[in-house]
Parts: sequence; structure tokens; C-alpha cells
Amino acid sequence: MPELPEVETVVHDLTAAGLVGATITAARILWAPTIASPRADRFRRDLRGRRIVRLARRGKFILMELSGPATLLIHLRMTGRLQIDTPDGPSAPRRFDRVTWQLDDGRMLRFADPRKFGRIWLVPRPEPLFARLGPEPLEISTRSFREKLAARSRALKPLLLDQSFLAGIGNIYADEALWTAHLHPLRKSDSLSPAEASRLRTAIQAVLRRGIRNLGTSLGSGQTHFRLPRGAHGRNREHLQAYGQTGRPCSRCQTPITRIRVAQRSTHVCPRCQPLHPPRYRE
DNA sequence: AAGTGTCCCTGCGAGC
DNA sequence: TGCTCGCAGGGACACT
Repeated sequence: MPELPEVETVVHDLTAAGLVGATITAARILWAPTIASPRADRFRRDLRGRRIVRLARRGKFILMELSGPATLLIHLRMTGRLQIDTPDGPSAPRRFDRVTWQLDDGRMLRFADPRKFGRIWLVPRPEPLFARLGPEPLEISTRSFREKLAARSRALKPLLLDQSFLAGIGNIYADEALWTAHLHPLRKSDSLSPAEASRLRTAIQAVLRRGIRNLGTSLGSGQTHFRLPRGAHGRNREHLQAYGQTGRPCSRCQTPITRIRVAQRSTHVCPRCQPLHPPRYRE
């Protein structure tokens, strides 16, 4: 499930593959609802002949800045994958391809997405799409983070998943950050002491940075798990401490990790390290 | 404002 | 082996 570290990894891998500088010679749409805007015929027409100028990330969005200028925005949602083929690779669409782009260097870029939740936009300016996105979690200051927590009275888990609060965190890294910070997912955001708030920010940044360093978290098997554009796997799964660890001993206290449901999402918590009602403030 | 439920989708693992 | 069933979940939206 691509979150900030996976999206960052995709952008890095596309850049390393030398995508910047290539020109799109044709776009093919195999599942029309993937294109959020503009309409399919215009999407194809407007892309032809544009050069890829820069690749970037904002929240969970991949930004492909094009000559013109224009920006191609890609959101992978659950199972979206960008794949870059070598020039001698097969050019026929594969089973889960939703959009493909032919490049002038002979390569093909594919957007594959088994569950069809991913979306792509071609826009003159990306900013309007970011109007409701919160700040980047790797850039927010301690002070600003504390103030934002105190300004709300929401459970921590749904708040971390809310992209208008912070942009880029999903279910895996939310659970990892809360475990790392010793905080229960149902703690209210305005109940945190300054030390706890600071600890949470540090934990968020640590788990995201570790995810990036490990090239993202690849889960499960088959078509639905995360891969880099050139086919490599992320190796962050082996570093997970809470997510998907139900029944396994917490690496800090050996208490089995339990799975609860919070805001319709499976949530993994150490019942001992992450008490809902802490006896008193520590540190 | 916060929380819940529903929808979109389909591969996959579990159970029979 | 082959079937059915329920789970996985990001984000938009309706509703309480």
C-alpha cells in the first residue's frame, strides 16, 4: 500500500531510470475511469510531444512536470504501480495495465492497477489539487505539530490518516509511528502532553525515513504488493514492529501485539507499551 | 467538529 | 481440487 515512503521511492527510481528528459510520443488508455481529468481524448492529445522536465512528490501524489508547462499527477491509492520497461521489452498491454505511455527513447511507462482505485490527472498547475493537503510530515516543526494536535480533539489514528492534517501517512506508518511513540491509537489529540506530542513527531519522521531508506514496504504477494518501477522490492517489511504483527511478541516488552478496529481500519497495538490511559506522564 | 457507514474494486488466503 | 466468503484499504461522500 503506497504511502509517503513508497511514493518517494517510486519517484527516486523513475529518476534513476533516466525518465527526466524523455518525451512522451503517445498515451494509451485501457481503463478510462483511471483518468480523473481531462477527458480521455484530450488527455491523449495534450500529452503527445511533451518532455518530462522533473519528477517530485507531494503527500502520496507523484508529480511529473512536463514541458508546456503541464503536470501529470498520479495517485497509486491501494494497488497502483508504475513500471518502466526496457526498450526491448514487450509493448503489448498486460492484464492490469490501465494507462501506458510510449517514450521517444523506445521505452514504455505503464500504470498497472489491479483494483482500479488509482487516479491520474493532467493539469496546467498542480496547486488546486493540493488545496486540502496538510503539511509534509518530514518538514513540520515541533511547535507547529504540537499546535495542530492541540487544535483538534480527535483520536490519533484517524487524525494521522487524515491527509488534510498531514500529507502522506497511511495505515502502515500510522501504526508504526504510534507504536514507536508509545501512544494508543485512540488517545485524543488534545490530551497529549508536550513531551508526548514531540515524541509522536519524532516517531513519525523516524518511521517514514526508515521506510524511505529501505525502499518502502512490500506486503503480501502476487499482483497487489508494492514494487519499484524497475521491479525491485522494498525491504521495510522486516522492520515493521506493529503493523501485521498480530499475535507476535512486542519487540520491547514481549506482550503479544493485538489487532483492533479504529475508523474501519485494522490497527495494530501493543496493549502494554501503548496504554489508552497512561498512569502518569513519564520522561 | 468528530465519528460512522458506504462505495469503489478485485486478488488472495482461509475454510470447507 | 475447486468453490465460496470475507478481508485488504485511500479517499470521497452522506449522514448522525
